[in-house]
This record gives sequence, C-alpha cells and structure tokens, in this order.
Amino acid sequence: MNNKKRILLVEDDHNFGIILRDFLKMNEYDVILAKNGMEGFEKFKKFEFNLCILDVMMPYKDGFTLATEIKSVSPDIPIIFLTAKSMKEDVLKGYKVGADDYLKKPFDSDVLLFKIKAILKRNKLSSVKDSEETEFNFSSFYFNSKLRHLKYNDESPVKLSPKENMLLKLLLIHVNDLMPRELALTRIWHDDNYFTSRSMDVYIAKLRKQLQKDPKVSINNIHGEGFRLIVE
Amino acid sequence: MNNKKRILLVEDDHNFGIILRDFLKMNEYDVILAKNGMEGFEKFKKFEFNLCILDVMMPYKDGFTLATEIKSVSPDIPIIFLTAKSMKEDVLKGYKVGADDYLKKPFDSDVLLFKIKAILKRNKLSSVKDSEETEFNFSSFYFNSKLRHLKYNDESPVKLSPKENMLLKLLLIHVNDLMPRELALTRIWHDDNYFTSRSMDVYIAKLRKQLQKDPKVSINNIHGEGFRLIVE
DNA sequence: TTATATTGTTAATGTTTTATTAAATATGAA
DNA sequence: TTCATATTTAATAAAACATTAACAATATAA
Repeated sequence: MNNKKRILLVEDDHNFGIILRDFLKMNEYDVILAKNGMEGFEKFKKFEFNLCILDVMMPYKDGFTLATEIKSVSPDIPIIFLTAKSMKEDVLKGYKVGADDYLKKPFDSDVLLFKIKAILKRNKLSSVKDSEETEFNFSSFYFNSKLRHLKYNDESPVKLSPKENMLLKLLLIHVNDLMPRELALTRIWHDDNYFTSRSMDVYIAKLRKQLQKDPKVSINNIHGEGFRLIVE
Repeated sequence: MNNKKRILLVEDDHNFGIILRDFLKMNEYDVILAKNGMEGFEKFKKFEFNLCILDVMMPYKDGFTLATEIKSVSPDIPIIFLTAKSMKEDVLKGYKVGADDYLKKPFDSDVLLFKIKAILKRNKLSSVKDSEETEFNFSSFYFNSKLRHLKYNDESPVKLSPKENMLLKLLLIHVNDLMPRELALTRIWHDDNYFTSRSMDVYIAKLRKQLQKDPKVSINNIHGEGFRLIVE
C-alpha cells in the first residue's frame, strides 16, 4: 500500500524547484513538480493531490490565480504559498484565495516540513474527494447529475440549473443524514454569508417543488444546522 | 446563528492580552483570557474551545508545556503560538508539541484573523464532530444528537432544539449519575449565573415533558448539585 | 418552625432563522 | 444586440429558539 501523501509543487525557479522536490521526496512525500502556472493546473487536473505548494511570482500565471483555479475544482485542498514578497497585502491576498499557510523565502526547510505535517494532519478526513457518482436512483426518481436531469417515473426529465443540480447532488450524497448548510455554501457558493445563505434557501424551495411529486421524498430543515433529504 | 467560535487566549502581558481579546471579540469570536499557564489550563478544562492562542514565554508554565497538557486532554484542538522569540529551535519545538501555526510578535492583526479563519475552517472539515457519539439508546427511546431527534418506540421522532439536544446529551453521558449543574452551564451556556441557571431549569422541564412518555425514565434533581437522568 | 435559597412550570417576549414568491440583475447563446 | 435562462436580492410571513418573568412548590439551614 502506497500511503505517501502527494504534493503538487509549482515553482518557476528550476534549480530551487528540483532541490525542494528532492528534499520533500527524501521526507516520504510523492512530489510532482511543475514549472509554471499553466503546467501546474494541467498536472493538478491530471493527478490527485493532498497538498499544493505554490510559488507566488511566476510568469504567465501567478500563484494566486493558479490557487483560485485549483480551489474551483477542489475547494478543500490545502495550499501553501512560497514567496520572496512579504508585504501585508500579498499575505492577505494569499489567505483570501484560501491559503493555509504562507512561507517567506528563504525559509527553513524543517519549518516547511512541520507546516506540511500540521496541515495534512488537520486535513486528513476532508481530503476524501467528492463522489464521482453521477447517477442516483431514489424512490421514484432517477437523477443524472452529469446531464442535470431529474426524472420522475416515466415523465420526461426535468432540466436542472447548475446550482439546483449541485445542491441536489450534495443532498443525495448525504441522504437521510444531515447536509450542513455550511458545506453547501462553501462547496457551491464558495462563500458563507447572509446573501449566499438566502440564495441557497431559494434553491431549496425550487428543489422541494420538484421533489413533492413523490410523497416519499422530502427535504427537512434542521434549524441552524442544515438540511436533510429524506427518502422513505 | 449564535455559533460564535470560542477561543482560549493565554497571555501574561496583561495590557496586550486585553487588547487582543477585545480585537478578537470585535471580530465575532468568544474569547476567554487567562493570564498564565495555570489559569489557562483550568479554564481550558472548564469550558469548551475551538482554538487556543498561547503566548510562549510565561512565568511558572510556558506555552509549550501548556500546549502539551491541553493536547493530552484534547488532541485535536488547534493551537497558535505567539512569541517574541523566533529562533528556529523554538519554532520547531512549537510544531513538535502540535502547533498549527506560529506568530512572531509584533504581528499583523489581520494576518492573525486570516490564520484563525483558515485553521478553524480546516478543523471543522476534519473529524471533530464525526468522532463524537451521536446515537443513544435508553429504555424505549432512541436519541440522535446529530439530527436532534428523540424517538419513543415507533412514534415519529420529536425534534429537539439545540439547547434541549445538548442538555439531553450531557445527561446521557452521565446516565444514572450526577450531571453537575455547573457542567451544563459552562458547556452549553458558557456562563454560570442566575439567568442561565433559570434558563437551564426551563430546558429541564421541557425534557421531562418528553421523557415522561416512558415511566422508566426520569430526571431527578440533586439539590444544589445538579441533575440525574435515571434509566431503570 | 420559619426564613431563605433553590427548583418546577407555564406563559410572554424578543430575536434569529427559514420559507416562499416576486422582482431585479447577471449570464450566455443566437 | 436581444432573448432565454440562471442567479441574486428584496420583501414578507411563518416557524423555531432562547430568555425572562411570574408564581408555585420544595428543600435546606438557622
């Protein structure tokens, strides 16, 4: 069993990149090195990673932009920024796009190791990737999240909007269990505030309208916590 | 939603501690300030926290020692160290005892806020809630504290409010044993005074109303001490 | 026994959260 | 651009919750 954690390292300084990659490999991590933002994103989509270490200043595509793209695909993956800059604005920008930590070059390699360890430890359960399942059968419904189709018995399928689709999928992944409000807001709306929360309520109402065709299916609210899709 | 995150701040520089506490409070955190390691550990055991911010250099008991004690009680709680020191050995020592981050004084308060946010978010995603026991069977009742459901025999489950839910859970953890009043007040109401105590009595009455369906279950008062959930 | 503190219960009050519909705005394809 | 669809914002109602008040009952200590 290969239990090594997989790290995507994106660093445009080739020499430094190689050194850092080998150092991490020596410490029992699987590392893929990319030399710019483009290549980094390609590799990110191609493989699966537990952590990203991104240089901030890179040609074509900087680390912040890359991080944003990565987060749009995998919202929960932890990111560490490496940078020569240490201006407050940059640090804050890093955290705003979802950084988990920030290291100023030159940095101590042991400190980096510990940071990686601390972050991976905290992240261990959430690194489970989103279900790739695209087809769901529940009660008299058939739902295809790839086609965004919801079909009730033999009726012709109803098209769902992207948000309706993702929300229903999240509910189904947690069928008969709590689907925390916060989860949907961070996964679908990428932000948890009053307005996104109201928007989510609107989508819950839309889904309820569809699902009420089947009396055995309902969406319950658990006050202050989230929603529960109940299938008898 | 009164889901404010609770932070234990241990800082021996009184002025700085007060300022930092108020700053964090302004940013929607509930903060308890302790002025040394001893007091910090007492408060930690008494209340429940989502995060600890510890000064490293303190008289009697330094931040590292305190962190070790805290981790022995709650291995998963995130810890941020604050320190004037920035020697590599100290940073590494901090990570070794399980630090999640390390801030060198003087630090930028906005950076601290983002670090707190990043750490809490990651912690929420990981195991904390899932590892807790959420299902209880006692006499003819089935209680699910995650869904906040209390079910009697085959009757349809009754919804419990968050406070009812937590109180019942605390009582069940101490079944047939004393559940000290003070425990519930510090754990659930985060404050022990006349009004919270009266509020708790109201919730005890609500629970009794539910539990009286089963003659084998009752909540007894132990005058001046607390309550006892009795299951024959 | 009597005074005091604690507990039991119900009801009212005020606040927060959710439900629903409609209107406004944004997005994207033709 | 224009039209169709998707999403957000607004407005209002309803539900859920927590606290406080008021008064009754009970226990304890002087």
